[in-house]
Amino acid sequence: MKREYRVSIAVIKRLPKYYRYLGMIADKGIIRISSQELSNITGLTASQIRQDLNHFGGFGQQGYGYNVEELRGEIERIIGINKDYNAVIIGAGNIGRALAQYKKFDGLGFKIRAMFDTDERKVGTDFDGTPIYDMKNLGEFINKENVEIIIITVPAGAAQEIADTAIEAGVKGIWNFAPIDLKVPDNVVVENVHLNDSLFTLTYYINNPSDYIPR
Amino acid sequence: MKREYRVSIAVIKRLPKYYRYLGMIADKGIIRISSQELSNITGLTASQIRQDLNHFGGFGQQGYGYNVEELRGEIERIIGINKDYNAVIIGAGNIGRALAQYKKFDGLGFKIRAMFDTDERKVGTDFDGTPIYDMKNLGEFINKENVEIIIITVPAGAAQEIADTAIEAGVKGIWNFAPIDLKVPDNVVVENVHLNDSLFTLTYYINNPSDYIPR
DNA sequence: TAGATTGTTAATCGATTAACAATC
DNA sequence: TAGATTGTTAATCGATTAACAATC
Repeated sequence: MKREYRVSIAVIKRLPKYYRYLGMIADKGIIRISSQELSNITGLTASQIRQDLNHFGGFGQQGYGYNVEELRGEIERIIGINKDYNAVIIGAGNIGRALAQYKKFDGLGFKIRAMFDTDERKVGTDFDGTPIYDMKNLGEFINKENVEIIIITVPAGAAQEIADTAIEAGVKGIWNFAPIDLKVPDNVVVENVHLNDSLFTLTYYINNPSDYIPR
Repeated sequence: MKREYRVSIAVIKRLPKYYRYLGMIADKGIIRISSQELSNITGLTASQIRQDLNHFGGFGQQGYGYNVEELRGEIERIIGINKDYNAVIIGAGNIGRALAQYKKFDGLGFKIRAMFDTDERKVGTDFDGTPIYDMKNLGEFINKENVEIIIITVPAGAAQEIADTAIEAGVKGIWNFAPIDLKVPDNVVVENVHLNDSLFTLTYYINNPSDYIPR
């Protein structure tokens, strides 16, 4: 997909939502849908939906609307979940283990190849079928196994060094659960899950409900 | 805090970031900081920082800047983490248990009073010190124990009904990990942690790095 | 007082919404 | 063909950035 401009983060963040609703709609056996009907379901405006989709191509048909399955397939391809990714989890703590056990990621094409930890009692063991290796072998493993995604679930203090090692070894994307803004080169992308920040947003709105707009 | 207008979500989402950096700066023993220095550290513009803060009050002083500890305290108060919250976790699965074990939330004032599940083998047991109760007693517990926050970690299909029960019982905020957009009345706020959506954002940018702008 | 830096207004930029011609 | 609905341009709205007077 060649484009002359940059698609904004706002648009990208709506793509998973479209994908989710289109899956539900397809499951109901609905074949076609208009931007207006999608608007009714998602709460977004019909105009915004058409604008968003047209960043990536003209998937609809005048007078008809969009074919549900086809549009869902297109979005799947745009998001990039029509293929598999090799991933490893860094940190075999609470969150790391929860993500390792969350089997749905596997079905979506995210293959958790290993976990890495510094704790000697964990290293060498298996957790729910996923091997736990020594952190010092991280770079080597990424390199050899073509790992594209690392999932960082270690404390903030350890995250940047791990990121540096992984990037050096060729990782393309970092799903970062550590409460820190990682410094990465241009060709590496970071998606943060800052749970503390999310919880703070919740408390702000609990105390200031008049500022809240449902999303 | 009385205001004539609504503070935008963009501003609110930056408050935890200010709070995080101010904590780091205070830990270094730094007493005062200018918006320009904060800009250098956070990557936000000095102008934006001053605009953001002035939504809530004039915390700085011309010719001086901001007192680090004082500003941090103000943001703590604005976010609403200067007090405790009673919370319960719904769903004693992987994510629910990981959150229950994550002791840092307790230090931040989020008191996990119980977990709720429908699985009879789990009900009546303790997990890492947190009791697991039967889902059908959720409303009663919320009511009696003044629970303000519920943390939903059940599958999408069960989430709306749980939300309805909890809201009926008086819950104010929902931290929602289920991949669904909950319908709630005006006086209840929802903060979503949609892990799938987050992961999809990552894969989009892995495949389209030229659209990526570090955040 | 002179210098520094805020608080705040004005200008710019970008995203959303509205409108409608194109077309199935 | 007539009706429906997209794709796309134009208008509006809101957020960010720039500028500078106020003031410590």
